[in-house]
Amino acid sequence: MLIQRQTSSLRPLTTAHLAQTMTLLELTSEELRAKIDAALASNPALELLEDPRCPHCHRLLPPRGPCPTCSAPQKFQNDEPIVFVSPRQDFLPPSAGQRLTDEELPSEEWAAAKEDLPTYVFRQIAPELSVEDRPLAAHLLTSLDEDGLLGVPLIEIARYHHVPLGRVQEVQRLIQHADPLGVGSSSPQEALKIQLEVLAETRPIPPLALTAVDTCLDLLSRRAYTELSRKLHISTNQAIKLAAFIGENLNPFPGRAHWGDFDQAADHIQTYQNPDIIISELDDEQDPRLVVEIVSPYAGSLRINPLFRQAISQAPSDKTEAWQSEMDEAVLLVKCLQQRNHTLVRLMKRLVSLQHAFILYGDAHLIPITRAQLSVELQVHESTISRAVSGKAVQLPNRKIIPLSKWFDRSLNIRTALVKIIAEERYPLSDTQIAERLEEQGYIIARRTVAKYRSIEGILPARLRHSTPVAMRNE
DNA sequence: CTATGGCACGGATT
DNA sequence: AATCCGTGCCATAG
Repeated sequence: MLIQRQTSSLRPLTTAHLAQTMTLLELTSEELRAKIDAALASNPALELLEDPRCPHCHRLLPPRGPCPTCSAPQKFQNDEPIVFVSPRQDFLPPSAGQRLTDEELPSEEWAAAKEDLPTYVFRQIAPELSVEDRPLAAHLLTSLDEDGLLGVPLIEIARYHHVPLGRVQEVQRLIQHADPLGVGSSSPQEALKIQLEVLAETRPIPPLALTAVDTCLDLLSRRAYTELSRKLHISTNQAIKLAAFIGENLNPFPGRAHWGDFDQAADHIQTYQNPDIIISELDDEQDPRLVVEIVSPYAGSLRINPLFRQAISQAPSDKTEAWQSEMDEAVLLVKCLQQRNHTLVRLMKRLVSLQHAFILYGDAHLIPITRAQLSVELQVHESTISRAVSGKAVQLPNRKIIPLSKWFDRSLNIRTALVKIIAEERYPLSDTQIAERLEEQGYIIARRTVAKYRSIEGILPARLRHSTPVAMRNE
């Protein structure tokens, strides 16, 4: 209804309007910024009124974080997440005409840190960095090689900045736990160990994996399985499986692949994605609430230049046609933008309250939902949801950045339940037995599917899962 | 004979 | 219309 009224006001453009709304919807914040920048540059009818104030309550916004006034609990109904379009700039790369307002960061360091990977990591850890540690982080991050490993010794950095080694190590640790897991490590081993550590928190890992990467990395990379098995006192078969697990789940060169995974090289540039949506916890006394920010590429309001609007009536007759079309285009863009924001807000509001548990407590609590279901609830076309979801990245309160599409993973919750069962098993359970256990928990899936999930999670079949903490055979 | 992985089919999803 | 996912059937390994 609202949509119709809007479209009817600009008669001949209805279809164009819809088409553009859709294309805007599937753009990420970054792409949107590029689009708006281009429009601003080429279309004199558009004007950006920069305004560091909250678009809702018009109070001045803090440099980062939600609007303090709008997030005041009483303004929102209970247990609804707070969702709004945020003009936060710190997650977007600087673009023409707009400067990052981050004064704390030494400018040369920032200039050097402009590469994709370093910036990407820096954004993640920035909130946890103290101001004094920022130069350290910048130094570390700019010293990464193309594999995402640290090329220079920590000691050197410590000396350069005249700080104790421990400080540098702390910062390094922070970096290593940022998104390309293990990035900023001094060696492949170190990167692998970090990845294992983190992996171990969520799923069972083969007992010898740690020892293997620690001491036998050369064997692993040479695929010298027999030698490996001898060194670890396990069968060759197990060695092969172990190597497979490591190969599938770990990456000694964190800089290379990202969530886009195996397809490296190709789109190296786009692989590091900034969040389009940021979810944080309003760590507020009695009423913890989720705050959802939809990152907007501009601060202030994009609008029709009033001067242009006036000028159009007195346009020279040969130009009037052209001006009018520019005008229409500008109006269209603005409307579409509002439409996009509106849709996104509605979508996220619903989605966040639905997946509340998932956001806070992890994969196991993901409620399987399809885009189609959501589309009927929100009364929009399925493809609208699809477009809105595709390509977007969300930052969760735990600072992990995940693709929004993960929220629609039909089997994730079952898979984590499965992982848990296996982690807690007293003896290796066969797939059939696992299926039964899952059924007890209310997950009814076929035995065959258990096998599939297992392999997705990189878990060995029962026979090869013999707990081998103590190997008896010796050389 | 049991446990698993491969292939392929149908239905849902995008 | 193209793709993904769960599942059944069958071959194979142990």
